[in-house]
Amino acid sequence: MSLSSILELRHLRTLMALQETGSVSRAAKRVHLTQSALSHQIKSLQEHYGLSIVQRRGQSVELTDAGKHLVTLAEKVLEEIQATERGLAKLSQQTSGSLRIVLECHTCFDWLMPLMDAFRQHWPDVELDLVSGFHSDPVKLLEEGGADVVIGSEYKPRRGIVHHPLFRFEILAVLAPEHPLRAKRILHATDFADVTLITYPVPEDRIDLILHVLKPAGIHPLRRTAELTVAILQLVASRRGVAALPSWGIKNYVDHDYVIARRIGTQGLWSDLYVSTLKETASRPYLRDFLTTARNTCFATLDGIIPLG
Amino acid sequence: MSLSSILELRHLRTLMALQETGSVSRAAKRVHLTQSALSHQIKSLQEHYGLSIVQRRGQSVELTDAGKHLVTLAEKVLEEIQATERGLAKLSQQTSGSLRIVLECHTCFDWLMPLMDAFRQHWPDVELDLVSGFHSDPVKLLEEGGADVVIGSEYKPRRGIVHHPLFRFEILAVLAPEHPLRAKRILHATDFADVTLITYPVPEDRIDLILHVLKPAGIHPLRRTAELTVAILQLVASRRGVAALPSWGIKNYVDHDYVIARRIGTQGLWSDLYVSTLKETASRPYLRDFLTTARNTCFATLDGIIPLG
DNA sequence: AATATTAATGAATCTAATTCATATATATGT
DNA sequence: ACATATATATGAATTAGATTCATTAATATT
Repeated sequence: MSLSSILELRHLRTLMALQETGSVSRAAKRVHLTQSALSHQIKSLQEHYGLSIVQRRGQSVELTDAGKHLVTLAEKVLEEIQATERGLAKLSQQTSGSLRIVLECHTCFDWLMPLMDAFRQHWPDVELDLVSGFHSDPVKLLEEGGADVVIGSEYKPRRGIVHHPLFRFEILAVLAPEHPLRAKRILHATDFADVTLITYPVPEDRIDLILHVLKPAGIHPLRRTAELTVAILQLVASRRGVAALPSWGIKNYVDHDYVIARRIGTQGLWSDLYVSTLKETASRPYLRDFLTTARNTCFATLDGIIPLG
Repeated sequence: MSLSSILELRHLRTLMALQETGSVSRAAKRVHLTQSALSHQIKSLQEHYGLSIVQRRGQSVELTDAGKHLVTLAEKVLEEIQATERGLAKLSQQTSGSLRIVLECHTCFDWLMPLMDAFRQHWPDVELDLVSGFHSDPVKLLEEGGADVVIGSEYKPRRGIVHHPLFRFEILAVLAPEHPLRAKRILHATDFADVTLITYPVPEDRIDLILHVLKPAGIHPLRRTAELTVAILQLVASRRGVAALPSWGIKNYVDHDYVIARRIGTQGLWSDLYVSTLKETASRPYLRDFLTTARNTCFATLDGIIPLG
């Protein structure tokens, strides 16, 4: 236990990630460090305060009372810092501009709406909009000046474009509780041969299940579309077909036994989400704030998502 | 301007020191770093936010609006951290004990009283006391178990004792505004030959002016004592003699032209203040808290004091 | 003008945070 | 129960980046 405090913001960021992920390795990804680095950080904090901060609970790890105190501190402090940094952005006059968002992933409306509300409060002078309609090459819209931000899963390096990684998530098959396939723990391409696939109204090459699982296996199920996630789930529940949706998008419905979810393929079907912008847009303070807030709310709200390098 | 925040607590501590001292070099001493280190810190912050944080004002330096924002943040955040660390100390049960203070420096009552009030609030279970009376060897009291803390200016290394440096301050001669010596900018030993010296009621070897200036010059002025700083200043103002007191102890009276102050010797007469404890006491959380709070309040409240290595 | 004090800056150094490599502990599957 | 996979812990090696050193530039003092 040394005399002057060794605590730094890095520790607070780590502690928050630890609470959100419940695991040292996942937290490490979240803050872009190795598991070892976090273990060392935790150890040094524990030695400094003469208290244990985490408690091993079998496979994973849990915060002690002391750890919770520090997390409470972290939440307060990091929030205050963000607010101050917004204030600094105001001072540097880089406080206005436009943020027109193209959303490739329909389910993302779930978390984007509250985020946009919060953002509007913090940056009243930024023109915030959702660009509606379907776009075959949304990133092109950035170059053409038709949009400022694309939230999508395509990650092609392009000159002048920056892809900010958001998170990785699993896409699960969604079935009615009484569906014949309920018996299987894991579904494979062949299981989809005789079902109707319920999707958002987008082309086939935008649907990961079709693109990466069914098409390679030569399987082409019937398709039926719906605009909203709830609508899709209603169709699934009333046995009109099966769907493939992000695990976090269906969690509530699964928890209430409205539908059931199954893994697709032994490894599962995963998808990555990026926020793409023009290089010049990336340096604007409000874009930086949008990104960190997006990451924070996603990791705090959505279950089962994984940080992305 | 990089994407993720580089801000760390070290920057906030620096910014606070900068505001309190109004100079990079003094702030550097305050946080135990070099002037160069702080210059680099400031530079990197400025580059990160694309804003200037300090503004050179001739010899010294002044915070910009942006800097003030960050200082406001710093005050809040560092206070919250201290509070959390007190909470952690509670958890580790190291929250009770005794803190009996021996005060070698009479003027220190000025800042010690409010400090003790604050401390009592934070550590209700610590028995807080002032050990009264004169003690020829106060540090011995620590070893004998008669006290826990000595606030004094003696710095003899002793086995089992830790001297925590507090600050360095200047001792000024205090005169009535009409005193004949007012004409001199700087007073020397000989100037004290024909005056009455007004001091606290302590032995000669506890009075820096006598010990380091007058005695070596073979000058032994008349002496008259008073218990309280105000009483001494009253005697000085009513021309019963001159006194030698810490610059911060007389600031208010000088500012209101109640008395005038003069430097003693070309270099000035300086004294160092230490908080001495037993080694084992030093590791107690409440002692650490007492120390940092003492430093903070002193540097925030008292003018003209200098950090000590 | 000369001297002293303070801040800024590039290069060198050095501290300490991170990674690497590995061991240990816990869980999962057959 | 044993092998396998997954997590965390830890000592040593590495590395990033913070600090110092040495110097220059700027401002103030005599």
